[in-house]
Amino acid sequence: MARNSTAAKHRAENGAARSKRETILDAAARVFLDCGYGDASMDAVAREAGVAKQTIYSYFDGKDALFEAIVRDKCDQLLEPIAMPEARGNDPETALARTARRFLDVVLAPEGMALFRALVAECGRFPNLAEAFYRSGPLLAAGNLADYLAELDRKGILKVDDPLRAARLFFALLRGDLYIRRLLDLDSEPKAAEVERAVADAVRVFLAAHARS
Amino acid sequence: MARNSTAAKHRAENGAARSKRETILDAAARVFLDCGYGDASMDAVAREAGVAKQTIYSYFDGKDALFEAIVRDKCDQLLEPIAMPEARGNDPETALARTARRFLDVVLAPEGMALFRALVAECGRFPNLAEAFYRSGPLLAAGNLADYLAELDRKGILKVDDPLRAARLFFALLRGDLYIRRLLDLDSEPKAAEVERAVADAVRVFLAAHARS
DNA sequence: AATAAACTAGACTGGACCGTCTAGTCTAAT
DNA sequence: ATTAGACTAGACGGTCCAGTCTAGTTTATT
Repeated sequence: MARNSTAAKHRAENGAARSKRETILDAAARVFLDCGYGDASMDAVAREAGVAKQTIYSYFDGKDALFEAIVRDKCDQLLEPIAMPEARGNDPETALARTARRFLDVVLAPEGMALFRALVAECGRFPNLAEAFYRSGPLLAAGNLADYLAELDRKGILKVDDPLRAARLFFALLRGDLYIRRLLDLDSEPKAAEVERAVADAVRVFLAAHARS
Repeated sequence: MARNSTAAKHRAENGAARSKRETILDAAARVFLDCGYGDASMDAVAREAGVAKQTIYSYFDGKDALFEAIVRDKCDQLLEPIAMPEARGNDPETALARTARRFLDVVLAPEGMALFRALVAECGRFPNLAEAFYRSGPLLAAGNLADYLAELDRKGILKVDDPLRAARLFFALLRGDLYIRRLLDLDSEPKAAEVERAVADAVRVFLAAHARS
């Protein structure tokens, strides 16, 4: 632990260190998200990173800490496009479709699926990680959409009584059956046309349910 | 393996054997679904079943086979109520709500969640299990509902262009945000009132989307 | 050039666990 | 009572792995 802090601190200001730390983080992400926490070995991470095992332990406290680090890292970088609110035109169909596309592109991609699978598998061991993921992903996305839906309701364009519930339902529609099949690894990443169909379906149903009058 | 068949066959006709095999199966289900495949140990299963480890190996070929057996077992027994088509009155709202309630009661229950979590975690190791689960669960349920929706469409009660897609969307609506939160173990089993609200939301949105005229 | 810290390669410890084996007990049928 | 097969308790070999340790090499700063 003394060694940890010396190594980490010394290299923290140095540019090369960032790159080494990130080399480890990237390799760890590949290994962990590929094999899952249990089947990933620290030796495999070291090999993948092209680094001695000891070096990993000088940057991270252990397997748990490394896993936490890569998950939080991936959360931030994957969920960033989802977290950002969509440009809000007054045409709900276009705005919803854009939000939907961005959402599906992220969550159905191999990395998004692998992250979620790892979290589901290890939610017992790392409950705080699951919570953090949920907050920075699905919850934030629903919150943003809810704001937009509330605006549409105020303007009388749609009828949305409970914006947050409605937003959640929209994302649920969006995941549809595809998400289950992807979770079980029964499908590979869907083609753009499939995504487009899912988006269109969700938008159509959602708008029908919240039409004015 | 010689011992396997002798033990299994001899006890197959004997009533006591069924009970012993099932004792092991039950214990294994508890251990595997609780810890996950990787963290479950054969010793723990033996302890839980109150049985010698050798006895397990006389009924099952190994850890993999035991896991497969308990998963297929649980699939059959858990998904049975989902697989059965709902009594089809001509009142779509009631029929949909009943189907929905039955579905959520099963999939949101601790056992249903644990089974699905285990399958998601191990879908790489046991792809055929994931496939079998999907077919005997979500796919069958959607197929049954699709038949009913097609009937409603023929009778002019609802407008359903693609019954199977519509059925899948209905179940997607139903899972909603609750399912994600349950997968990540952020919520415990929902109270009846919560389920009822989810059912009502899904039915309302679905009917709005498929209203005649 | 000297020195200190970072890094590497690989050996090693301790523990977990799968699957097998041994030795002995219990049960039931002949 | 004898005998065969089911079962138990526990030891054991082999493997894998997290985390530590050693010894030697590289890098960078002074």
